[in-house]
Amino acid sequence: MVDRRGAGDEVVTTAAAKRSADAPAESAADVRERARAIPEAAVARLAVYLRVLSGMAEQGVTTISSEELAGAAGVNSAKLRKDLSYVGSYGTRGVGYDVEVLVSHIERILGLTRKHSVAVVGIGNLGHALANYGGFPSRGFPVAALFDIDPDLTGVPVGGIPVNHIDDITSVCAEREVSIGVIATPPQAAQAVCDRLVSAGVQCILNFAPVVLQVPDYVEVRKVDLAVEMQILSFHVARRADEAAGDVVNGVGVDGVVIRP
Amino acid sequence: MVDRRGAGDEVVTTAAAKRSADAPAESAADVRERARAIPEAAVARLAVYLRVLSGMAEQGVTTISSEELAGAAGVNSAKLRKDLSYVGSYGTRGVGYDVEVLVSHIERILGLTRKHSVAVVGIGNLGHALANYGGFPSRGFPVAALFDIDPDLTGVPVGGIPVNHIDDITSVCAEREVSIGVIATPPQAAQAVCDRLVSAGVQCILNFAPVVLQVPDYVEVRKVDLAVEMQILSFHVARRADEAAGDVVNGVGVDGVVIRP
DNA sequence: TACCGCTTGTGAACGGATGCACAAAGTTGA
DNA sequence: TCAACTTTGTGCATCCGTTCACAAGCGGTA
Ligand SMILES: NC(=O)c1ccc[n+]([C@@H]2O[C@H](COP(=O)([O-])OP(=O)(O)OC[C@H]3O[C@@H](n4cnc5c(N)ncnc54)[C@H](O)[C@@H]3O)[C@@H](O)[C@H]2O)c1
Ligand SMILES: NC(=O)c1ccc[n+]([C@@H]2O[C@H](COP(=O)([O-])OP(=O)(O)OC[C@H]3O[C@@H](n4cnc5c(N)ncnc54)[C@H](O)[C@@H]3O)[C@@H](O)[C@H]2O)c1
Repeated sequence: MVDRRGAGDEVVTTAAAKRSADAPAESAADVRERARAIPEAAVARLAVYLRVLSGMAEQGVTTISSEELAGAAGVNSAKLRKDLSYVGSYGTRGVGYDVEVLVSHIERILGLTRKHSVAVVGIGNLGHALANYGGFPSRGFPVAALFDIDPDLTGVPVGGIPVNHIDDITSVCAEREVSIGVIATPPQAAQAVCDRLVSAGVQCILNFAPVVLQVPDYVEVRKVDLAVEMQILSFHVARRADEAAGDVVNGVGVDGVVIRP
Repeated sequence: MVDRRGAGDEVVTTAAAKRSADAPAESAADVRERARAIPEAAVARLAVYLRVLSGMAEQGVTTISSEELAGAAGVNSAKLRKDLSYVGSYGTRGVGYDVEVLVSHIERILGLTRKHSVAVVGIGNLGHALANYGGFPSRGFPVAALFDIDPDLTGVPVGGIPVNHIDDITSVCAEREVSIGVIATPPQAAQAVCDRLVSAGVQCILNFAPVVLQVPDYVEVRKVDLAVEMQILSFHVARRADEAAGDVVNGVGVDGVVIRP
């Protein structure tokens, strides 16, 4: 059952909340150690929990159980509890989790207490959409710089930010303290752009171009490859079609192609 | 070493190529069985190998070793060989893989022998970019329908396809045999749109809206959540900062916040 | 205060993916 | 024809992540 006491109820009474308010029971070293051990898959889920929890908080929910949160996030409740245990033990047995407390601790672990300025490179179809997207700034990722190689674009404001020329990438990134670079250029230009971002000091890259980027060890790359996503869906369609065809006359494979004539 | 004999060399002499040309050594049931067993992670990598191989083929490369392909795809060569073994044994020991043969077999396993028509719902910033993107049709995913709720948009062609009203989703999807639905609406509308896609018979969904969709078991959903990607990058920044701070005076945690005063 | 019912947090078992290392198999050259 | 060399395909050990199941802990209640 969701607790809807309302957002006005500010009296904190749970033991867990008290603990976190009074004296943190763990050292900075402990936090470090734990952060290092969190599996990547769990980090991705924590980000989802955070979004769900933020929505809950807005609706005035103050307390939530692992079962409820798991349902809302679409995962197993045991997995959720294990994920939260990487963050620390901030639940109250017999009750659940204080939404606000959980939000602030997940934010801390994900490093969202500091702002991460984003630069988008390649202001074409996709770059425009990204520059105009309100979902980044609102989550602590202000878009601070835009770059393109097209001289017709430089100076033109997109989403309120004027486009800079790619040649100015080093100085502009340094000046605006860009920590995340987004590559939305054609695939042929992606590796070169990536190299320039890296030499400009950017250590985190989100890549939309369908190429495998080569980067030094200390740079973190995440790729969003829509064609790959489509192909994974396609695989499932095919598998399903195969299963359905499993009962028909043998010797005929996928798509009706005769495999054994 | 990359074999660059040129695309004109059509004389096939390797045993593996012979085998696949002469008599397929396995039944339809075998293919089914194998397809069912391929881990999802391997499927995603196969899609990447396919892209790299297609590029190789265009450059006239006819043969490639696991080591080379692994390098180009950014994975361990043993992993690559295991992945390819899910598809079947089409390599030639001492030589490598015939690029064309491999491409066609991966395409078969991924179900790319049939076309998968795509419908995009929500023709806003992102929807426009997707509709205009040439990378989908060229990979066997023709964008066959666009939907929006905004009456001003209906009838307007975007990327060559006129936008339909969301209310026509069932008839249009059936008519154009849409098998993949892409959701690019605001988050509030996403679940409703998803439900409509499902009742229109679409069983594969790619979701860009930052919400967890609830669907029946037989529907496959993949989500692309850019804010989550950003937060994962943020986590790595924080972890790195923590490690760097690990040598300074203890008692001070992330962001200079005093944890033990 | 003492008990009851509920929910967390986690040890342990399990399952799946990864990487190593090598036999098997094919090619090349003598 | 044979031996040396190259590269595949895979058994096996390992690691990581998921899931189960339950003791421990907390709030509520009498
Ligand atoms: N449009 C989509 O929906 C979509 C979907 C998936 C993937 N992608 C990928 O995203 C990338 C961008 O797609 P798009 O449709 O926006 O392409 P686009 O052609 O519309 O835009 C590319 C932009 O990059 C700029 N550019 C080219 N070379 C550059 C360089 N060296 N430095 C800086 N800027 C440079 C161009 O001037 C152009 O403005 C592509 O790699 C594409 O494969 C796009
Ligand atoms: N723009 C981006 O770069 C970006 C990045 C990441 C995620 N997203 C997500 O993608 C989604 C779309 O983003 P956007 O920037 O294109 O938004 P947008 O507001 O520009 O476009 C949304 C479109 O959906 C249409 N729409 C609204 N309700 C609908 C309904 N019930 N049925 C059909 N169409 C409906 C609207 O008319 C509008 O055209 C959002 O959920 C957003 O969070 C966008």
